[in-house]
Amino acid sequence: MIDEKKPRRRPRSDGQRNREHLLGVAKTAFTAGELDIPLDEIARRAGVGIGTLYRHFPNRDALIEAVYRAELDRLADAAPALAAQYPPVEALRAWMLLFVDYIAAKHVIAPALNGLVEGTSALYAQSGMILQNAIDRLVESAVASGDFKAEIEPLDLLRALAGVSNFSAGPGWETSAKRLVDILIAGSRV
Amino acid sequence: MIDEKKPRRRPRSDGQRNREHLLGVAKTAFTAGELDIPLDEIARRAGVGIGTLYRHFPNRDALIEAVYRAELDRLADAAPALAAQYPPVEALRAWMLLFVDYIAAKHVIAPALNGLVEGTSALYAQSGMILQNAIDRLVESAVASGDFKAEIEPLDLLRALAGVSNFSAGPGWETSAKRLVDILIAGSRV
DNA sequence: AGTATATACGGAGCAATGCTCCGTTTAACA
DNA sequence: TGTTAAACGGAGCATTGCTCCGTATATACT
Repeated sequence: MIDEKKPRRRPRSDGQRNREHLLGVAKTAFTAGELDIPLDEIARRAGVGIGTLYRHFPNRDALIEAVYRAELDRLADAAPALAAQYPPVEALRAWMLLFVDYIAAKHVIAPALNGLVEGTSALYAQSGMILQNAIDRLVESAVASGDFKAEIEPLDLLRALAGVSNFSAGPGWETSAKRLVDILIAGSRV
Repeated sequence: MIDEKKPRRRPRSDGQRNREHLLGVAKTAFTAGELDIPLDEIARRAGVGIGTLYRHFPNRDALIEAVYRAELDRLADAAPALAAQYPPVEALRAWMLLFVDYIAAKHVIAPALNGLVEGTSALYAQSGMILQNAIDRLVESAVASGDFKAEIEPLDLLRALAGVSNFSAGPGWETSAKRLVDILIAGSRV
Protein backbone atom coordinates (compact mmCIF):
# COMPACT_ATOMS: atom_id res chain seq x y z
CA MET A 1 0.00 0.00 0.00
CA ILE A 2 2.74 2.36 0.91
CA ASP A 3 5.37 1.16 -1.46
CA GLU A 4 3.79 2.42 -4.65
CA LYS A 5 6.80 2.89 -6.84
CA LYS A 6 6.04 5.50 -9.40
CA PRO A 7 8.05 5.56 -12.60
CA ARG A 8 9.95 8.72 -11.68
CA ARG A 9 11.50 10.87 -14.30
CA ARG A 10 15.26 11.41 -14.07
CA PRO A 11 16.05 14.43 -11.85
CA ARG A 12 16.54 17.58 -13.85
CA SER A 13 20.10 18.67 -14.45
CA ASP A 14 19.53 22.30 -13.53
CA GLY A 15 18.11 21.17 -10.24
CA GLN A 16 21.25 19.22 -9.43
CA ARG A 17 23.47 22.09 -10.47
CA ASN A 18 21.64 24.58 -8.33
CA ARG A 19 21.77 22.29 -5.37
CA GLU A 20 25.54 21.99 -5.75
CA HIS A 21 25.92 25.73 -6.06
CA LEU A 22 23.91 26.30 -2.94
CA LEU A 23 25.90 23.77 -0.96
CA GLY A 24 29.16 25.27 -2.16
CA VAL A 25 28.21 28.80 -1.26
CA ALA A 26 26.81 27.74 2.09
CA LYS A 27 29.89 25.77 2.99
CA THR A 28 32.16 28.64 2.08
CA ALA A 29 30.10 31.03 4.12
CA PHE A 30 29.79 28.76 7.13
CA THR A 31 33.42 27.85 7.32
CA ALA A 32 34.27 31.53 6.97
CA GLY A 33 32.42 32.06 10.20
CA GLU A 34 29.35 33.67 8.69
CA LEU A 35 27.20 31.33 10.69
CA ASP A 36 24.03 33.31 10.63
CA ILE A 37 24.19 34.64 7.15
CA PRO A 38 20.68 35.29 5.85
CA LEU A 39 19.40 32.54 3.63
CA ASP A 40 18.46 35.12 1.03
CA GLU A 41 22.09 36.06 0.83
CA ILE A 42 23.15 32.49 0.20
CA ALA A 43 20.59 32.21 -2.55
CA ARG A 44 21.81 35.47 -4.05
CA ARG A 45 25.46 34.40 -4.03
CA ALA A 46 24.52 31.10 -5.60
CA GLY A 47 22.64 32.95 -8.29
CA VAL A 48 19.29 31.34 -7.58
CA GLY A 49 16.00 32.55 -6.19
CA ILE A 50 15.10 32.16 -2.58
CA GLY A 51 12.31 29.82 -3.54
CA THR A 52 14.82 27.46 -5.06
CA LEU A 53 16.85 27.38 -1.91
CA TYR A 54 13.85 26.52 0.17
CA ARG A 55 12.76 23.78 -2.18
CA HIS A 56 16.10 22.07 -1.80
CA PHE A 57 16.50 22.72 1.91
CA PRO A 58 13.27 23.28 3.79
CA ASN A 59 14.95 25.26 6.55
CA ARG A 60 18.27 26.47 7.84
CA ASP A 61 18.98 23.33 9.81
CA ALA A 62 18.49 21.17 6.77
CA LEU A 63 21.03 23.23 4.88
CA ILE A 64 23.59 23.08 7.64
CA GLU A 65 23.03 19.38 7.95
CA ALA A 66 23.58 18.88 4.24
CA VAL A 67 26.73 20.98 4.27
CA TYR A 68 28.39 19.07 7.05
CA ARG A 69 27.07 15.65 6.26
CA ALA A 70 29.90 14.84 3.89
CA GLU A 71 32.50 15.89 6.46
CA LEU A 72 30.92 13.82 9.17
CA ASP A 73 30.80 10.86 6.86
CA ARG A 74 34.47 11.16 6.06
CA LEU A 75 35.27 11.33 9.73
CA ALA A 76 33.21 8.25 10.45
CA ASP A 77 34.68 6.42 7.47
CA ALA A 78 38.18 6.91 8.79
CA ALA A 79 37.44 4.75 11.81
CA PRO A 80 37.61 1.29 10.23
CA ALA A 81 40.99 2.00 8.64
CA LEU A 82 42.41 3.14 11.96
CA ALA A 83 40.94 0.13 13.69
CA ALA A 84 42.68 -2.15 11.20
CA GLN A 85 46.00 -0.38 11.47
CA TYR A 86 46.45 0.19 15.20
CA PRO A 87 45.74 -1.64 18.42
CA PRO A 88 42.32 -0.74 19.83
CA VAL A 89 43.23 2.02 22.21
CA GLU A 90 45.63 3.65 19.80
CA ALA A 91 43.01 3.52 17.09
CA LEU A 92 40.52 5.25 19.30
CA ARG A 93 43.07 7.83 20.29
CA ALA A 94 43.96 8.48 16.68
CA TRP A 95 40.34 8.87 15.74
CA MET A 96 39.67 11.30 18.53
CA LEU A 97 42.67 13.35 17.54
CA LEU A 98 41.44 13.30 13.98
CA PHE A 99 38.17 14.61 15.25
CA VAL A 100 39.96 17.49 16.89
CA ASP A 101 42.05 18.17 13.81
CA TYR A 102 38.99 18.35 11.68
CA ILE A 103 37.53 21.07 13.77
CA ALA A 104 40.83 22.86 14.13
CA ALA A 105 41.54 22.95 10.42
CA LYS A 106 38.28 24.23 9.14
CA HIS A 107 35.76 25.40 11.59
CA VAL A 108 33.48 22.86 10.13
CA ILE A 109 31.44 20.43 12.17
CA ALA A 110 31.24 22.51 15.32
CA PRO A 111 27.99 24.16 14.28
CA ALA A 112 26.59 20.82 13.28
CA LEU A 113 27.50 19.45 16.67
CA ASN A 114 25.86 22.38 18.27
CA GLY A 115 22.71 21.59 16.42
CA LEU A 116 23.09 17.96 17.25
CA VAL A 117 23.32 19.09 20.80
CA GLU A 118 20.03 20.88 20.64
CA GLY A 119 18.39 17.66 19.65
CA THR A 120 15.61 19.60 18.01
CA SER A 121 16.00 18.32 14.51
CA ALA A 122 15.67 14.72 13.48
CA LEU A 123 18.21 15.37 10.77
CA TYR A 124 20.96 16.12 13.22
CA ALA A 125 20.09 13.01 15.11
CA GLN A 126 20.95 11.05 12.02
CA SER A 127 24.32 12.74 11.71
CA GLY A 128 24.93 12.03 15.33
CA MET A 129 24.24 8.38 14.71
CA ILE A 130 26.93 8.25 12.08
CA LEU A 131 29.54 9.47 14.51
CA GLN A 132 28.22 7.43 17.37
CA ASN A 133 28.39 4.31 15.30
CA ALA A 134 32.02 5.00 14.47
CA ILE A 135 33.12 5.54 18.04
CA ASP A 136 30.98 2.68 19.28
CA ARG A 137 33.04 0.15 17.39
CA LEU A 138 36.32 1.67 18.42
CA VAL A 139 35.39 1.59 22.08
CA GLU A 140 33.98 -1.88 21.71
CA SER A 141 37.34 -3.13 20.54
CA ALA A 142 39.13 -1.41 23.36
CA VAL A 143 36.83 -3.06 25.84
CA ALA A 144 37.15 -6.45 24.17
CA SER A 145 40.91 -6.24 24.27
CA GLY A 146 40.74 -5.68 27.99
CA ASP A 147 42.21 -2.20 27.88
CA PHE A 148 39.05 -0.31 28.68
CA LYS A 149 36.59 -0.70 31.48
CA ALA A 150 33.49 -2.53 30.36
CA GLU A 151 31.13 0.17 31.57
CA ILE A 152 32.54 2.85 29.34
CA GLU A 153 29.80 4.49 27.36
CA PRO A 154 31.15 5.60 23.98
CA LEU A 155 28.65 8.39 23.67
CA ASP A 156 30.05 9.93 26.83
CA LEU A 157 33.41 10.36 25.17
CA LEU A 158 31.84 11.78 22.07
CA ARG A 159 29.87 14.24 24.12
CA ALA A 160 32.91 15.40 26.00
CA LEU A 161 34.83 15.82 22.81
CA ALA A 162 32.00 17.75 21.25
CA GLY A 163 31.91 19.99 24.26
CA VAL A 164 35.52 20.91 23.96
CA SER A 165 35.29 21.44 20.27
CA ASN A 166 32.68 24.06 20.77
CA PHE A 167 34.86 26.44 22.59
CA SER A 168 36.53 28.58 20.02
CA ALA A 169 38.96 29.87 22.58
CA GLY A 170 42.33 31.34 21.75
CA PRO A 171 45.44 29.78 20.26
CA GLY A 172 45.82 27.23 23.01
CA TRP A 173 42.62 25.64 21.92
CA GLU A 174 43.94 22.78 19.89
CA THR A 175 46.49 21.57 22.40
CA SER A 176 43.83 21.86 25.05
CA ALA A 177 41.56 19.57 23.09
CA LYS A 178 44.32 17.06 22.57
CA ARG A 179 45.08 17.07 26.25
CA LEU A 180 41.51 16.18 26.93
CA VAL A 181 41.71 13.24 24.59
CA ASP A 182 44.46 11.79 26.72
CA ILE A 183 42.58 12.44 29.91
CA LEU A 184 39.54 10.68 28.58
CA ILE A 185 41.54 7.71 27.44
CA ALA A 186 43.48 7.46 30.67
CA GLY A 187 40.23 7.64 32.58
CA SER A 188 38.68 4.90 30.52
CA ARG A 189 41.43 2.38 31.04
CA VAL A 190 40.95 -0.57 33.34
CA MET B 1 38.85 62.85 34.07
CA ILE B 2 36.91 59.72 33.76
CA ASP B 3 35.95 59.28 37.35
CA GLU B 4 33.43 62.09 37.50
CA LYS B 5 31.17 60.82 40.22
CA LYS B 6 27.82 62.37 39.70
CA PRO B 7 25.49 62.58 42.66
CA ARG B 8 23.07 59.97 41.33
CA ARG B 9 19.49 59.93 42.42
CA ARG B 10 18.30 56.77 44.17
CA PRO B 11 16.97 54.24 41.63
CA ARG B 12 13.23 54.40 41.17
CA SER B 13 11.23 51.74 42.94
CA ASP B 14 9.03 50.94 39.97
CA GLY B 15 12.14 50.35 37.91
CA GLN B 16 13.42 47.79 40.38
CA ARG B 17 10.06 46.08 40.54
CA ASN B 18 9.75 45.78 36.82
CA ARG B 19 13.23 44.42 36.56
CA GLU B 20 12.40 41.72 39.08
CA HIS B 21 9.21 40.83 37.27
CA LEU B 22 11.04 40.51 33.98
CA LEU B 23 13.70 38.30 35.48
CA GLY B 24 11.11 36.11 37.13
CA VAL B 25 9.08 35.64 33.99
CA ALA B 26 12.16 35.03 31.89
CA LYS B 27 13.52 32.45 34.29
CA THR B 28 10.23 30.61 34.39
CA ALA B 29 10.02 30.58 30.63
CA PHE B 30 13.61 29.55 30.06
CA THR B 31 13.59 26.74 32.57
CA ALA B 32 10.32 25.57 31.07
CA GLY B 33 12.20 25.05 27.84
CA GLU B 34 10.76 28.03 26.03
CA LEU B 35 14.23 29.01 25.03
CA ASP B 36 13.39 31.21 22.11
CA ILE B 37 10.30 32.83 23.44
CA PRO B 38 9.85 36.23 21.82
CA LEU B 39 10.99 39.06 24.00
CA ASP B 40 7.68 40.81 23.43
CA GLU B 41 6.00 37.85 25.02
CA ILE B 42 8.19 38.07 28.09
CA ALA B 43 7.38 41.75 28.39
CA ARG B 44 3.69 41.00 28.02
CA ARG B 45 3.73 38.32 30.71
CA ALA B 46 5.60 40.60 33.03
CA GLY B 47 3.00 43.27 32.40
CA VAL B 48 5.43 45.84 31.08
CA GLY B 49 6.05 47.41 27.70
CA ILE B 50 8.65 46.09 25.33
CA GLY B 51 10.56 49.32 25.68
CA THR B 52 10.95 48.70 29.38
CA LEU B 53 12.38 45.27 28.78
CA TYR B 54 14.95 46.63 26.38
CA ARG B 55 15.97 49.38 28.72
CA HIS B 56 16.77 46.88 31.43
CA PHE B 57 18.33 44.29 29.13
CA PRO B 58 19.72 45.64 25.88
CA ASN B 59 19.39 42.33 24.10
CA ARG B 60 18.42 38.73 24.52
CA ASP B 61 21.87 37.66 25.64
CA ALA B 62 21.92 40.22 28.39
CA LEU B 63 18.63 38.89 29.68
CA ILE B 64 19.77 35.29 29.65
CA GLU B 65 22.97 36.29 31.33
CA ALA B 66 21.08 38.08 34.06
CA VAL B 67 18.75 35.15 34.59
CA TYR B 68 21.48 32.60 35.03
CA ARG B 69 24.02 34.73 36.78
CA ALA B 70 22.64 34.00 40.21
CA GLU B 71 22.66 30.26 39.55
CA LEU B 72 26.20 30.32 38.32
CA ASP B 73 27.25 32.31 41.32
CA ARG B 74 25.70 29.80 43.67
CA LEU B 75 27.47 27.01 41.91
CA ALA B 76 30.79 28.78 42.15
CA ASP B 77 30.18 29.71 45.76
CA ALA B 78 29.72 26.08 46.71
CA ALA B 79 33.31 25.31 45.82
CA PRO B 80 35.10 26.71 48.88
CA ALA B 81 32.82 24.85 51.29
CA LEU B 82 33.47 21.58 49.51
CA ALA B 83 37.17 22.27 49.46
CA ALA B 84 37.12 22.77 53.22
CA GLN B 85 35.09 19.68 53.90
CA TYR B 86 36.66 17.04 51.67
CA PRO B 87 40.11 16.04 50.50
CA PRO B 88 41.03 17.75 47.21
CA VAL B 89 39.98 15.12 44.71
CA GLU B 90 36.76 14.36 46.50
CA ALA B 91 35.95 18.04 46.67
CA LEU B 92 36.45 18.39 42.95
CA ARG B 93 34.37 15.32 42.30
CA ALA B 94 31.58 16.61 44.50
CA TRP B 95 31.62 19.93 42.75
CA MET B 96 31.46 18.39 39.33
CA LEU B 97 28.54 16.23 40.39
CA LEU B 98 26.88 19.29 41.79
CA PHE B 99 27.35 20.88 38.43
CA VAL B 100 25.58 17.98 36.81
CA ASP B 101 22.79 18.01 39.36
CA TYR B 102 22.19 21.64 38.75
CA ILE B 103 21.56 21.05 35.14
CA ALA B 104 19.59 17.91 35.75
CA ALA B 105 17.25 19.49 38.24
CA LYS B 106 16.28 22.57 36.37
CA HIS B 107 17.38 22.94 32.84
CA VAL B 108 19.08 26.06 33.91
CA ILE B 109 22.63 26.95 32.98
CA ALA B 110 22.88 24.89 29.82
CA PRO B 111 21.78 27.77 27.63
CA ALA B 112 24.17 30.06 29.40
CA LEU B 113 26.96 27.62 28.77
CA ASN B 114 25.98 27.47 25.19
CA GLY B 115 26.29 31.19 25.01
CA LEU B 116 29.52 31.04 26.90
CA VAL B 117 30.64 28.60 24.32
CA GLU B 118 29.94 30.96 21.50
CA GLY B 119 32.24 33.47 23.04
CA THR B 120 30.39 36.23 21.30
CA SER B 121 29.31 38.23 24.27
CA ALA B 122 31.60 39.79 26.80
CA LEU B 123 28.94 39.17 29.40
CA TYR B 124 29.10 35.44 29.03
CA ALA B 125 32.84 35.62 29.29
CA GLN B 126 32.41 37.06 32.73
CA SER B 127 30.08 34.27 33.78
CA GLY B 128 32.56 31.80 32.43
CA MET B 129 35.24 33.38 34.57
CA ILE B 130 33.21 32.79 37.69
CA LEU B 131 33.01 29.09 37.01
CA GLN B 132 36.56 28.84 35.82
CA ASN B 133 37.78 30.47 38.96
CA ALA B 134 35.92 27.94 41.08
CA ILE B 135 37.26 24.91 39.31
CA ASP B 136 40.73 26.39 39.08
CA ARG B 137 41.15 26.33 42.82
CA LEU B 138 39.76 22.86 43.20
CA VAL B 139 42.12 21.47 40.60
CA GLU B 140 44.98 23.44 42.06
CA SER B 141 44.50 21.70 45.37
CA ALA B 142 44.31 18.32 43.74
CA VAL B 143 47.58 18.99 41.99
CA ALA B 144 49.22 20.33 45.12
CA SER B 145 48.22 17.26 47.09
CA GLY B 146 49.93 15.11 44.52
CA ASP B 147 46.78 13.37 43.37
CA PHE B 148 46.49 15.04 40.00
CA LYS B 149 48.97 15.41 37.21
CA ALA B 150 50.52 18.85 37.17
CA GLU B 151 49.65 19.50 33.56
CA ILE B 152 45.92 19.21 34.07
CA GLU B 153 44.16 22.25 32.68
CA PRO B 154 41.05 22.97 34.74
CA LEU B 155 39.30 24.59 31.84
CA ASP B 156 39.53 21.35 29.92
CA LEU B 157 37.46 19.60 32.53
CA LEU B 158 34.95 22.39 32.59
CA ARG B 159 34.64 22.28 28.86
CA ALA B 160 34.08 18.56 28.80
CA LEU B 161 31.48 18.85 31.49
CA ALA B 162 29.75 21.63 29.66
CA GLY B 163 29.72 19.53 26.54
CA VAL B 164 27.96 16.67 28.24
CA SER B 165 25.51 18.94 29.94
CA ASN B 166 24.37 20.23 26.64
CA PHE B 167 22.99 17.00 25.42
CA SER B 168 19.45 16.80 26.63
CA ALA B 169 19.26 13.16 25.70
CA GLY B 170 16.83 10.71 27.21
CA PRO B 171 16.47 9.42 30.75
CA GLY B 172 19.97 7.96 30.93
CA TRP B 173 21.36 11.42 30.66
CA GLU B 174 22.16 12.10 34.26
CA THR B 175 23.92 8.84 34.97
CA SER B 176 25.85 9.32 31.76
CA ALA B 177 27.06 12.68 32.93
CA LYS B 178 28.08 11.29 36.28
CA ARG B 179 29.99 8.51 34.60
CA LEU B 180 31.93 11.09 32.69
CA VAL B 181 32.88 12.86 35.88
CA ASP B 182 34.56 9.71 37.07
CA ILE B 183 36.32 9.19 33.78
CA LEU B 184 37.67 12.70 33.85
CA ILE B 185 38.87 12.35 37.40
CA ALA B 186 40.44 8.97 36.80
CA GLY B 187 42.17 10.37 33.74
CA SER B 188 43.54 13.31 35.66
CA ARG B 189 45.15 11.31 38.42
CA VAL B 190 48.88 10.87 38.53
C1' DA C 1 2.81 70.77 50.03
C1' DG C 2 4.53 72.34 45.57
C1' DT C 3 7.65 72.24 41.91
C1' DA C 4 11.40 70.75 38.99
C1' DT C 5 13.72 67.18 36.82
C1' DA C 6 15.90 62.93 36.23
C1' DT C 7 14.21 58.58 35.50
C1' DA C 8 11.28 55.17 33.79
C1' DC C 9 7.33 53.83 31.03
C1' DG C 10 5.06 52.06 26.84
C1' DG C 11 4.07 50.91 22.30
C1' DA C 12 4.03 52.47 17.42
C1' DG C 13 6.86 51.44 13.90
C1' DC C 14 11.06 50.22 11.23
C1' DA C 15 14.34 46.70 9.61
C1' DA C 16 15.78 42.13 9.12
C1' DT C 17 14.76 37.52 8.37
C1' DG C 18 12.30 33.02 7.74
C1' DC C 19 9.22 30.96 4.87
C1' DT C 20 5.12 30.40 1.49
C1' DC C 21 2.64 30.68 -2.68
C1' DC C 22 1.90 30.54 -7.29
C1' DG C 23 2.48 32.03 -12.06
C1' DT C 24 6.30 31.19 -15.33
C1' DT C 25 10.00 28.56 -17.41
C1' DT C 26 12.37 24.47 -18.88
C1' DA C 27 14.37 19.94 -19.16
C1' DA C 28 12.95 15.15 -19.93
C1' DC C 29 10.46 11.89 -22.53
C1' DA C 30 7.56 10.06 -26.21
C1' DT D 1 7.92 18.74 -31.69
C1' DG D 2 4.30 18.53 -28.13
C1' DT D 3 3.23 17.29 -23.45
C1' DT D 4 4.11 17.44 -18.85
C1' DA D 5 6.35 16.83 -14.55
C1' DA D 6 9.82 19.26 -12.35
C1' DA D 7 12.14 23.29 -11.18
C1' DC D 8 12.53 28.26 -11.04
C1' DG D 9 12.09 32.85 -8.93
C1' DG D 10 10.64 36.54 -6.29
C1' DA D 11 6.68 39.18 -4.45
C1' DG D 12 4.85 39.26 -0.17
C1' DC D 13 3.31 37.87 4.48
C1' DA D 14 4.43 36.81 9.41
C1' DT D 15 7.48 37.04 13.02
C1' DT D 16 10.86 38.98 15.72
C1' DG D 17 14.60 42.16 17.33
C1' DC D 18 15.25 46.69 18.43
C1' DT D 19 14.70 52.01 18.35
C1' DC D 20 12.60 56.31 19.24
C1' DC D 21 10.22 59.59 21.51
C1' DG D 22 6.15 61.54 23.67
C1' DT D 23 4.03 60.66 28.25
C1' DA D 24 3.93 59.64 33.14
C1' DT D 25 5.88 59.62 37.78
C1' DA D 26 9.06 58.93 41.66
C1' DT D 27 12.55 61.54 43.88
C1' DA D 28 14.75 65.57 45.65
C1' DC D 29 14.80 70.19 46.83
C1' DT D 30 12.56 74.41 48.74
